[in-house]
Amino acid sequence: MIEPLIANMQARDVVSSREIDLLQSMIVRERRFAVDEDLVKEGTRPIFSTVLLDGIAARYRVLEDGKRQITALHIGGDFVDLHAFPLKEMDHGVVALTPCRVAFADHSDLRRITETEPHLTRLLWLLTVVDGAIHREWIVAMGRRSKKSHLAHLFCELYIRLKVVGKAEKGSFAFSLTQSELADVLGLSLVHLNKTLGLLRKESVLEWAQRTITIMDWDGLQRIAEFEPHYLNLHVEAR
Amino acid sequence: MIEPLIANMQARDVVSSREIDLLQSMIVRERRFAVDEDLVKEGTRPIFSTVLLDGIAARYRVLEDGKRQITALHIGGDFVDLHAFPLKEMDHGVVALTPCRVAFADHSDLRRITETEPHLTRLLWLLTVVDGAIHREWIVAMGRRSKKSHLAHLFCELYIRLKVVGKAEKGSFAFSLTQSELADVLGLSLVHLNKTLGLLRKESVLEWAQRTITIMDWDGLQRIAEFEPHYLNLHVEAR
DNA sequence: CGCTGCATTGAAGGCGGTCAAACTGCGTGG
DNA sequence: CCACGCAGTTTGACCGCCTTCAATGCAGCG
Repeated sequence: MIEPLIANMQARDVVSSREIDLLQSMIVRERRFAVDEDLVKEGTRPIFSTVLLDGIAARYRVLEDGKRQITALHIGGDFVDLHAFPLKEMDHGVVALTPCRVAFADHSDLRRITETEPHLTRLLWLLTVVDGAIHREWIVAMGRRSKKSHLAHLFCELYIRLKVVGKAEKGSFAFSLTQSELADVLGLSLVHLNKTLGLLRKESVLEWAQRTITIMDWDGLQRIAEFEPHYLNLHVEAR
Repeated sequence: MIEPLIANMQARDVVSSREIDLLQSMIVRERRFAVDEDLVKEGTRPIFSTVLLDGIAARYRVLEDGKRQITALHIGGDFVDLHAFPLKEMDHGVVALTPCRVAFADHSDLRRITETEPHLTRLLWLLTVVDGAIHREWIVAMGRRSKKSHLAHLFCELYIRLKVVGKAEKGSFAFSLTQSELADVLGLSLVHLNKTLGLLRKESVLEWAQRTITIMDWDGLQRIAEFEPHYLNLHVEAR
């Protein structure tokens, strides 16, 4: 059931079968969320953390004037709120952008892991710092890249992350967000997002139809994005 | 010596004197860095993590066209690269923006802590997820706030963080960055940063002279920033 | 068949970028 | 001591990207 999470970990370190069993036994109570439902609400104090198994979810904050900024996109195999285990309280919400299937890990079990499983603890810690690395990459993209490059960079990142957990085909992946949601990721207006998307389409690096992204020219996309997957830390080593 | 780090932890949980002693014994080899020196270089594989004791440092990345984006600002009491303990390799550089005094914690010692000190491990983990929370707040500011609000937000955050570690006076703090460096924080051009700063000065919420920020109207600044310190997680609880 | 949510396009205006020049404070060397 | 240079700050002008407002197109669905 939690294969994508295991894949995420195994892309970065060796995980023993004992550790896998431990995780399996701990991550339970599968549940589904509909589009626009909150997986986790801002301001709450979760007593469990949520693993996304399938679908796309977003961390977000809404400002006083109603503007929304998405701070992270999550796909199958991601813990959407593991950081709430040390943090205790959610400083943002997590919403389902597509139908989502999830499972839960009680914080009491996570705590036990920190007491008896140092290596697994470091792996969980690793997952949260990879989140941080992605945040930093987004900051760089927002601050210093052109909008076209930023958008291309996002698609590169998503494609690579989806491939790791086996949820991307050769050069394409399901992506049923609205352009308005994508605009909230980039911090753009809907109108301008649409025009920026038009630039990528015009250069034939990418198509987006039937809720599916098809990358037609990976090298071109990567060049536009100046994409360097290094920050995703996709190499196995002893952590 | 590492008082500011302890202060950072004690603002968020009870730390036993035994744990403090452990940290004291582990964080050693004090060193100084001059302005513009790299505390940590991008692409390296550090075998120790760096605690900033005094001064201001920045995590940054430089793009191909030479543009720089600062992704985090660090002050006394911050680990500037604790995330490199699970991550192993630096995906960005860390530079001294003022003269910096630091000390080091060997990764081998950190690893031993994960094996024998679950509570201290969770505290260290906490520090890295607070970094993540700050990253998210920056993403929100970059994407959806006005530049004036973003700048005000940054000063609010810095003031609160500096107060926690005892490095801010009543309503003022030492801040000897250049405007060009601040522009790299906000993702703005130098010229426009200067004009945005002018807006805050004109509203008399803030002065910046002799390398010192003086907040003249905290409520006004906070209102402009829509600043909510919640994300800094400054409340003691059992982690 | 018409409704509804989403995508697309156009037009107008302002924010923020780049280029350029002047100004300030400070340290240094003649 | 003063002139100079340098680094950083400030201001102005121009232009283009991005926002907002508005209208139209389009596809799925009750």
